[in-house]
Amino acid sequence: MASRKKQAPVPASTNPVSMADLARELGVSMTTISRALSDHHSIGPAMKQKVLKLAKKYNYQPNRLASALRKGKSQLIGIIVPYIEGRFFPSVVHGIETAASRAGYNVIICQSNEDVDQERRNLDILLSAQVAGILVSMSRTTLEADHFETVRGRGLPLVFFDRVPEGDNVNAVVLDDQEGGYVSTRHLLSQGARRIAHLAGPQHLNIYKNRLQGYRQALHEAGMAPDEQLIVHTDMSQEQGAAAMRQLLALPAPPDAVFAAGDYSALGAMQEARRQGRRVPQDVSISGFSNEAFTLITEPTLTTVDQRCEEMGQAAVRLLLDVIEAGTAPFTPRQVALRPELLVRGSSVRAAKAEPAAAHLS
Amino acid sequence: MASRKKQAPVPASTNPVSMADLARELGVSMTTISRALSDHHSIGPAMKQKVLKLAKKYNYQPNRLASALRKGKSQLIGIIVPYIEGRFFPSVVHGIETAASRAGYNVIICQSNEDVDQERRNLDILLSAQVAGILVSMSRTTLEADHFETVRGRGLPLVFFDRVPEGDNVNAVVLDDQEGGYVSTRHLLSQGARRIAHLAGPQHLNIYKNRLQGYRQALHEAGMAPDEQLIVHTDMSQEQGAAAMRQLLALPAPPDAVFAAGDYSALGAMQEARRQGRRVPQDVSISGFSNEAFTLITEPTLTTVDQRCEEMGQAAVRLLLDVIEAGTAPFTPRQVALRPELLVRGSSVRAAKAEPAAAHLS
DNA sequence: TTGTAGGCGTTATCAA
DNA sequence: TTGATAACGCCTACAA
Repeated sequence: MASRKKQAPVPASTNPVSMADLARELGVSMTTISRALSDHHSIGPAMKQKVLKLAKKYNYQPNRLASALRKGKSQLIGIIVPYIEGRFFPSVVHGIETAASRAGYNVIICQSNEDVDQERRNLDILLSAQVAGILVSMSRTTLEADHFETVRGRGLPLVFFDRVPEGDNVNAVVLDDQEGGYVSTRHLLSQGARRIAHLAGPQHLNIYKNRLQGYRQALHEAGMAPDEQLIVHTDMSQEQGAAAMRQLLALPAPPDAVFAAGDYSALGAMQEARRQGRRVPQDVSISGFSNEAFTLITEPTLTTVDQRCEEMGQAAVRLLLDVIEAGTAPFTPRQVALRPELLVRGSSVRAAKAEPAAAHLS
Repeated sequence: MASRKKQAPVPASTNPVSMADLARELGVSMTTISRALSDHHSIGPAMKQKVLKLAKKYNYQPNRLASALRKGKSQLIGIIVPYIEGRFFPSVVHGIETAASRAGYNVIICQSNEDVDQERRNLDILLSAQVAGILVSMSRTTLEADHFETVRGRGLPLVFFDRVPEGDNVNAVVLDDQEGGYVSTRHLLSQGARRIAHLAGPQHLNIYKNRLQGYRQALHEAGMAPDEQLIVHTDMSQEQGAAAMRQLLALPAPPDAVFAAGDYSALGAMQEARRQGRRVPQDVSISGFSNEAFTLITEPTLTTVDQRCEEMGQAAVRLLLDVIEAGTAPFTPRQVALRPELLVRGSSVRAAKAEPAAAHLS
């Protein structure tokens, strides 16, 4: 549409200049060039300057393929995630890319689309690409972790994050979900709640099991017997959150607080509570999990738990680099559990500092 | 914590097996191996089967580094984005990765962090990595596109998306923002609105300029003179959206609809309107832009424009592959404009089919 | 149908 | 301090 500027007549495909070209031009050997460029010790400062100047002049770019082939190791880190969408994985990937590039690595990313076979193929591809290490968050359909053994067999550094296999013989970075459930519940207690319900997630997934566990632990420590009626299992959707709330409010003794294992179910619950004329947080306090973007714009804003996505990515890279640097030296698999951060917002803070309320304990 | 399963005593770093290994074992030449594996025509079916069987047995993985080095082209596509967060870029990357891997390519991803220098370094890295092509969404601080000339100079396929340089001598995929502004405004008109305000974004960014342009076009076609008082410039934040709404409602003749150039400012406007006792959409209709996740959970849900993130990624890959396949043949730069999708929701639909309202035209 | 040999660009080893 | 040379693993004329 706009002005046709001076357009190159033909995209005169310039060949990249190689070390051999520089060597020829300077009348020295390739070895010298290589040494100058890689800042080797046995090289004269004068020679080095000459080489660097010429390299700059011709805008020399090292061929990383050749280098990696020769050295047997690339500067690439492979990532396998179920998908790149929503809030969680993109943020983790963001953290990974940032930490990796700071350390001089680049990142090649694959999606498994929650499919084990795709995950297997991704592994093969990354092995073929001679990556220096692999970061994986397993697909939902990955029941056995045997395909990761071939990676191990190659002696290739491997670190799992978030969706990790059980056991302590793998490197893994996870969020401490139990702690998340624990601090959330303790917070609700501190606000004066005495009948705290829990909207649980699918219990075959560790994260939800652990959040429930933390909830139980907090109640136990507070000397409260858990009321199984107050634990409702959902698929974590907004709809089922609302349904669960309906069910809870219909109880003879309805809860005065709800800890949901996810933000969407928390949202559904909050909307349902208000629909039924309950005030949030005065009549019923609510807290969620994941720090979804929308939790800041609900009215009231939603108390939630931040999952430290970026930190998880960075921690995974750090661990991977440790393994890489260990080289062939024996490395004992390490597990890292990140401490979640409770974000206290409007949906759970009752006006009066609620300590005295402990009097009317159930 | 859990059971210590049978743990490999030493991670016996198995060397990857090469074509030479297979050749030795079978007593044939590497050429034969290569041909068998790459399904070359001049190879006996018996031989081929033998080779494939052995390859499977040893779990042979081709070394893509070596292959790429030899062929001068890798199966990698480089992406440079300002960052991997929020809704937009992750979705585009998702689309890119999906389309690329379907075509047998893998994706190496870099963030410029909105910094030209970082963008330059990223370009160098991707060139070094001998990628087959590059997809870029420019950083905010990229005022001149001269550093992309070196990529062109190398004859390396290059496609811009979303944040693209001006002019028609680059390959580019963008959303048709003007169309988005146009259909949004037409929709509000069709609902009976007669004084439509616009919350504009920073006008030095093309996307916002074009959305405003679409708004003007729709009004013009409807035979309405634009009222400059109804065009408020904001930084697209929720806060400024609310402030703008306050200002608009204080006018002698306040608007009966608002088209915001972004969802956050739309949200701010909607909240402010309700705070002042205006009903949405009856008293004032509202529509936003970007289809942020939260637009589905506001009350009422927010009418908005979807930016076709994934399609953008796929279109960018398709265009890139076209350029790659053209090889050295001359390729005329191509620009693709994706048609946005208006998502009509509660914030803009007035109960009665509003055509008759045209009577009380201002 | 199969084999031989050279080279892609870099780095490591050895000798000068 | 520098240079010659041989790999790294794969591909592809060309020859048999």
